[in-house]
Amino acid sequence: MELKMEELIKQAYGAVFEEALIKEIAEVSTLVEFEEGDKLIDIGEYIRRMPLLLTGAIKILREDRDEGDLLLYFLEKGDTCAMTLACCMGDTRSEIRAIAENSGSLAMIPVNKMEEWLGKYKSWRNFVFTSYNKRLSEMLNAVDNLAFMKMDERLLNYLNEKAKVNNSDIINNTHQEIAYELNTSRVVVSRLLKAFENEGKIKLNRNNIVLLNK
Amino acid sequence: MELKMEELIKQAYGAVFEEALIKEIAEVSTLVEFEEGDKLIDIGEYIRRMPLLLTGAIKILREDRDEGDLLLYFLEKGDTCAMTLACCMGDTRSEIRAIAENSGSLAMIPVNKMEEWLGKYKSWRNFVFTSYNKRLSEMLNAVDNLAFMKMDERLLNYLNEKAKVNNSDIINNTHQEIAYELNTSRVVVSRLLKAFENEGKIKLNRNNIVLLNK
DNA sequence: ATGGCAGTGTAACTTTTGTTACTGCACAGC
DNA sequence: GCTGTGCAGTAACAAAAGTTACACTGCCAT
Repeated sequence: MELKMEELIKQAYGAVFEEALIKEIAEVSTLVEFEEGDKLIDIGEYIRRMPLLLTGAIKILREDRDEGDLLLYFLEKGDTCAMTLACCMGDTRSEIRAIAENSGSLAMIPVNKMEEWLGKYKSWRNFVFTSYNKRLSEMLNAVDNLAFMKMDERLLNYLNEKAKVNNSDIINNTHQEIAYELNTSRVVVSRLLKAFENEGKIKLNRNNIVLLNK
Repeated sequence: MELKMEELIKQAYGAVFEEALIKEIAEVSTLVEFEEGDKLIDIGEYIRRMPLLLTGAIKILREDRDEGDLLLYFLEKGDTCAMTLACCMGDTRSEIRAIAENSGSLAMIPVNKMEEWLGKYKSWRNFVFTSYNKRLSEMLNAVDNLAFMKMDERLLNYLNEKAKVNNSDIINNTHQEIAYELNTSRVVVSRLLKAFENEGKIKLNRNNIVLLNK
């Protein structure tokens, strides 16, 4: 088990962490495996352990005041969630919801260790800063989408992102689910998708959408 | 000059930094004074020194692809720009524009010092993390505004924010300027402002808007 | 096979936002 | 005083997005 853990960490983080740090992580962290749709973090929760994503993908959502969500971005192998990081360090509640996009695994690290390593390992410090920067960058991207793009372009971006993180040109979602993550209505999504199909960009089936001519 | 510098820093950061660190900052940093409207950072620029805001307020803007901007948030006394921080550390170009909202002053710190202090001062490390967290939080707020609010609510928020950072219920901006920062058109802003006036929320004058009954 | 249901297609309408165009007003500079 | 210019008010229209309503179609369970 410990050995398998070390292997998993090396596969996702071998390029960023030094050998000694990987060993330490393997020692103190616990492995969490998850399935598609699992709710990993919810809004308002306290977070006591920092997650390092080993395999799979996670979607990060922001909640509407009345109802509905909004997809902010995806996390993939080698990512951590800076929002979570913020919560750990600041001892505050989570501002976002994290849901497994597909199955995968996490290494969970106790908060005290992550602070200790900040002093001890330069590679860890770099990683933490890089994570923050990536997340700020993703947030800027989310803002750009919302502020400067119309729904058709947002939807197209969404489909492409989804295809990328799932490594497949077939998107297994209902129009309702897509509408939910873009914070719009099912009718609008159906309408735009149908237009895309007429333009030859996609093929619509029941419960799935196929991206064409990439 | 050096003494004045130390005083200024103490006024803005006395509660967060230890004495020795404040002394070091005063030694190595240069003072920059700015006036309303000064462009402090532009998109695409490299940033070689980290700014600590001592007095005044700065607005942070994101640029539209074709034209126009969008106000992301304001910085005030005791803030630093995590975006800038990201650029310093990552040695990348600025993703945002920073413009003085009113007159004020900055302490500019060489990048190598800010890295050195990360190891040396716990209070500095805390400050850097807190800054990142604050900025992520502001970005979430910007996303909420864009995703979940209609223009009337966004405009009202804008007016209140503006009043807060300028410490005055009188907003000295043209409708055109407001439209620019909300990434909409002048006509829309005029329309909504007129409606607010009819509701008794504001009083419209030439070149300024007065917030009523707070 | 039949009934129920989730998922999708689509029409018709409303609301919100953006656009164009024109008017009038205040003030600065002559 | 006149005039140009920047700012604000408003109408009329267009585009985008949201809403309501209903029809159709596979598919599952009985």
